[in-house]
Amino acid sequence: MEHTPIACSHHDHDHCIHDALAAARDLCLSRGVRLTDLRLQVLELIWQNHKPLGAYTLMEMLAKANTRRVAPPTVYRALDFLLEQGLIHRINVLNAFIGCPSPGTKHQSHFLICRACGVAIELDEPALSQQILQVAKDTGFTVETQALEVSGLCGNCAGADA
Amino acid sequence: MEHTPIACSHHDHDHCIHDALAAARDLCLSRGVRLTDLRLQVLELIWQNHKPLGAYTLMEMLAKANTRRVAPPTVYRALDFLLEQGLIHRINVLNAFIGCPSPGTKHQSHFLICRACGVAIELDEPALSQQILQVAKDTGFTVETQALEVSGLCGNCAGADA
DNA sequence: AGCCAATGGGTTATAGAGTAACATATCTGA
DNA sequence: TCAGATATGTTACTCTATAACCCATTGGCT
Ligand SMILES: [Zn+2]
Ligand SMILES: [Zn+2]
Ligand SMILES: [Zn+2]
Ligand SMILES: [Zn+2]
Repeated sequence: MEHTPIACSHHDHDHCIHDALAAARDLCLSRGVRLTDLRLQVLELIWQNHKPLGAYTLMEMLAKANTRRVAPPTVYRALDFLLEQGLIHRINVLNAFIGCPSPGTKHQSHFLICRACGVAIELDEPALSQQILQVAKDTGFTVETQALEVSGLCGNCAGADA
Repeated sequence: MEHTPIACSHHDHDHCIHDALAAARDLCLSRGVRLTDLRLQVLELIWQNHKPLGAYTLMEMLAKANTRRVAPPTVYRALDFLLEQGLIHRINVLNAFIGCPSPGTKHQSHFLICRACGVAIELDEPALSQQILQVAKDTGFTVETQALEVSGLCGNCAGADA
């Protein structure tokens, strides 16, 4: 049974953004950490769509939105915070960042990344995390983080080829 | 049943190097591509140990070995060739490169990376590749490459803590 | 041999990604 | 309101990677 992920379907993306920001506010409140204007703004920019954004792209967007220059450390600090809180993930193969649709629940960073449209689909497959853990355990390895980055074509883009 | 990977055991590493270079020569010969002196030298440097090396580290090593300056494009072109031929893998999370112990057989890039000693252990678990393929297929995604980078502590380093 | 096209490598300059160090501002609790 | 902690601004720099152009080497081909 094949199911099309949200990121690849037509959907009310304002809803995605709203949910993500609300979840972020709740989480930060409950954890006693500060979701400042800047951090919120960066998170909102990242959620503009389901495609990972680079730090320097975000810098430009920030500069445009705030009509003044923004230096790298500013955006990197905000990104570090969002990463620590699990509100975003880093896509290593792209040097880019994407919003997490389910922060709050601890999970690994598993993504399908379309090279055509740029969409990154976060997987939610505990069985996969488990199997990776098991394989690591069999070699005596203690896992701290997992990063699975699968590249290829999403359903929409693969279809467009045919 | 737990089995310690070669990279984490005492072993005759000259044997690793020798095998890797021999396999590279065979592969390139059979494919009709040229394993030039430079490419061979870079591959040999990468195989100095089981830890991923950055391009700029390799540049320094090349400069020292050849007693003359080596510019980035030189080493990146060699790395690109070795990547295309499947003789090395790129570790995205480290911006670094490591030799592949089984080039020739097509497989995905699955690694356990020790943050303490720097060793990267390549996994050979077709079942894992298969499961990832299946998960992707279920969402209508066409896989081209997989990159699994698991970070943590290898058996030696985890033991050293306790 | 002499030539040609293709491939590989040298060189310079620049783009892209990330951090160190220090100054300033803003919050928070006593 | 004051002090300490946290957050942001600013400058300068490091590390990673690529573009563009030129020259050298290779390996057929006549
Ligand atoms: Zn997530
Ligand atoms: Zn796509
Ligand atoms: Zn391999
Ligand atoms: Zn280790």
